Amino acid sequence: MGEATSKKPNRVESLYQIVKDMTISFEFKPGERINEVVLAARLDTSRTPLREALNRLVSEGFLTSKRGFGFFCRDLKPREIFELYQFRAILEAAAVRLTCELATEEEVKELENFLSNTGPGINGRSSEELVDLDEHFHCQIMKLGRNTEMQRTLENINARIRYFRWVDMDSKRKTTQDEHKKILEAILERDTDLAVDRMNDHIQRRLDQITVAVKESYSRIYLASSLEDNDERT
Amino acid sequence: MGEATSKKPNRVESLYQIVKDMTISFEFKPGERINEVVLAARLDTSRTPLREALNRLVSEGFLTSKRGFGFFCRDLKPREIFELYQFRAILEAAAVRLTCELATEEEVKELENFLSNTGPGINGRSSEELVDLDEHFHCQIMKLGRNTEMQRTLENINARIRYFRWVDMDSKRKTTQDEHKKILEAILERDTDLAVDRMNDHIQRRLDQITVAVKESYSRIYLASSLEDNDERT
DNA sequence: TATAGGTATATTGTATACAGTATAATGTAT
DNA sequence: ATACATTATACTGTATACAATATACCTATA
Repeated sequence: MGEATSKKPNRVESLYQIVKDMTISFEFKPGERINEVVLAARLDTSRTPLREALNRLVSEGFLTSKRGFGFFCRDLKPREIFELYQFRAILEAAAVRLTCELATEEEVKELENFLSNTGPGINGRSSEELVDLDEHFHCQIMKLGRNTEMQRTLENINARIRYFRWVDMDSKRKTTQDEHKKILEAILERDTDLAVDRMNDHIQRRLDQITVAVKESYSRIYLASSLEDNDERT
Repeated sequence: MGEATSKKPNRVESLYQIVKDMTISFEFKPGERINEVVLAARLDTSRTPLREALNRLVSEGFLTSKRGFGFFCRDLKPREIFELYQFRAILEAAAVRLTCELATEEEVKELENFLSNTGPGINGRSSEELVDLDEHFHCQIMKLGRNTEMQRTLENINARIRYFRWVDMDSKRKTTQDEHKKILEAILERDTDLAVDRMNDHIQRRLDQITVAVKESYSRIYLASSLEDNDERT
């Protein structure tokens, strides 16, 4: 009965989570080489469990590895971001179809409540929060579809493109909210085809803006990291 | 200019591949605990790179890990197999849609040739070979869809359910061939909706038989491994 | 000054060592 | 003989050690 819960959390697991968060928030620049010794010291551990975590992140597409050179932050090219968005669209369309067929009345009502509660007062929220809310809505639909494997994949994809979703969020917050409501309406009426169509449109609209968004995002990332560099040199 | 190509292959990578193949062919029984010392010795390496490979396989759903107990061969429950099949169906439907829209005439022709060449003389082939051919046809369609991320996911899923596809292959070889031809016809005519429908039907037919197939498969696995056990005791 | 070569340093890849924990074996009491 | 407690063994989780290789630095030369 010493600390918190007697079940102590897996070291590799927690390192995995920490480094994953670091890549999501672009604490590593795209393509940047990861120094294991430095990172291990910073995370107060040794290279062995750290490397195990890094290997997991390679499998999940957050990092790459090259024999003799170690691990690198993944450098997503516009083409790859397009593919991830496309994949996401397909998953979400499938999810909404499954939800129409499988979700209980209560589950859908709950989702409706979530939309109402988070809908009105969006004015004071940051882009991060808005992306969180947006992502939560979509993930919830996937959950109602009752396929944990697809859920896992969608979460992986979302994590990998999260940064790029910030970009056009500011300008789109009202539209997003309306579109979410329309999708939910269709689900409530169990109109599968309509719900799928609306979901497709909803995501397609973003897909069209990706090329622009990606460029903006990259300039942000490089701006942010060059500022950091200046700090370090001071 | 010593061996093959001077670029020596990654150790972790090759261990990953070997152990992955072992799990696919059920050299570990479902749920079986993996002894790192024994396996490392058998693969002529140390535990460090082996554990890195095992961690990758955890991320990809081939193994599980439990703090203090190590790694285990994944034990797929019928529900999970159903989910993987369902996911596969969605991916393949999306793939055939993309193929209709994006594949060149030559690419489709090539696929037609493959079907013709592998079609007629199937009588002398083993289940393994038939599954390989079946999988190749489907993966090829995915490739023509030009989304490497979806390709990667489909390959992962296929690997995880490959064993279960053997089961009903013997009885279905003729049907499969015919259905493949019908799908290809629709692609050639660029009739997206028809192609998608046919693909869905094609996979759905399997999905319906899964419950039976899974039971058969598991008895096979346990039969095979109990025979091995007897051998060892002799 | 720019380039090339060679040496020193840093970093990765793998093996081994060691501590903590789970599992198996042994012995004891009922 | 069975159940329980105790000890011994095996195995995992993590740190460290060491060899091989890549990178950085420095010097010599054109």
